[in-house]
Amino acid sequence: MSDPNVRLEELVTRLRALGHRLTPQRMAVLQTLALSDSHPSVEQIYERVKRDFPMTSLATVYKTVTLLKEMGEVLELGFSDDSRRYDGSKPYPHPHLVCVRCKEILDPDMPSVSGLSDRLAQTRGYQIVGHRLDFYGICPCCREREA
Amino acid sequence: MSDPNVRLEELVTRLRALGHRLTPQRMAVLQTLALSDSHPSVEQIYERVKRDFPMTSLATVYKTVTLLKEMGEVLELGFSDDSRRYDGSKPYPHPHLVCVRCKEILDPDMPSVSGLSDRLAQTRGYQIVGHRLDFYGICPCCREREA
DNA sequence: GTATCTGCAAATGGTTTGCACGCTA
DNA sequence: TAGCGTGCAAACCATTTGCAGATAC
Repeated sequence: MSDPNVRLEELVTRLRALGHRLTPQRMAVLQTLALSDSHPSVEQIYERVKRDFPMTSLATVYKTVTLLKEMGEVLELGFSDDSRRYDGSKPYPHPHLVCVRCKEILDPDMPSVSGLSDRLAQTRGYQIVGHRLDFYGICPCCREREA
Repeated sequence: MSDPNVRLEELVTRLRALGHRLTPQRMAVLQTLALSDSHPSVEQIYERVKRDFPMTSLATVYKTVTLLKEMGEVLELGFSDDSRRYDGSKPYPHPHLVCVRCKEILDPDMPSVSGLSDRLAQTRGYQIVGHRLDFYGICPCCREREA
């Protein structure tokens, strides 16, 4: 994992490079995304941002997250139950380990599957642009609670 | 790929085994799910079903798909753009190859990742209950069209 | 015969949008 | 000062739900 503060600087620089303005609300969203390792939801980002800027609106959080998503600086993880979580630290495809009970999301160390991507490109003629690998399970904490 | 008609029989049997009634509308949904290899959306299932039963409602299709999902007989694939596709042929985790242009979904032959599941169970203490592996790309057809 | 299923229409709820005002650069 | 960004509230829209009538078994 790279330094979260370095990542924050990077996000600020790239926003500015594209001519976007850096408002306090945006800065707070960037901080939450860059400094959190917990793959927050929009609602969670909103709650965190409101601590510093109580009059921030949910719509603004949505707009900022959407902007970052379009810039490719945030990875969106949509799930079957309609929930969406965001990763601003590593905005490129990587495996996730999801607890189906408490919804915690971890980034496990794991061999990459990019070799499989290459194989698909060859055998199917697809130009691969991304992938997603999720493991769903019950975390030790929830297993104990249920025992 | 197993025989779609065998799969259809299987679905019918399992529905009945749980005491559910087999209405014409349900039968048409089962057929669409079992006999299609194209991972249809609810809307697509609805269009197909209406050919045989024009007065079928969208709500009924939703209810039947939800029932099958709860029975574990249909795999739901939700995507970031809010679209959802369903697989009634192989309702267990398996890799998908998705064209980001035309939304076609294929089941590529591919080594399984269950070995990685086992490893996560050991290293992280998770009880793994499922996984998802998707590759996103541009299919040969769409690549040619764009060239 | 009766409990389940269907169709309709209304409700739901996360996300998006339109607009007038405010603030960054 | 020129626009971009914000906050508010309304709009959106796929999906779910409630209910009265229809139907599988």
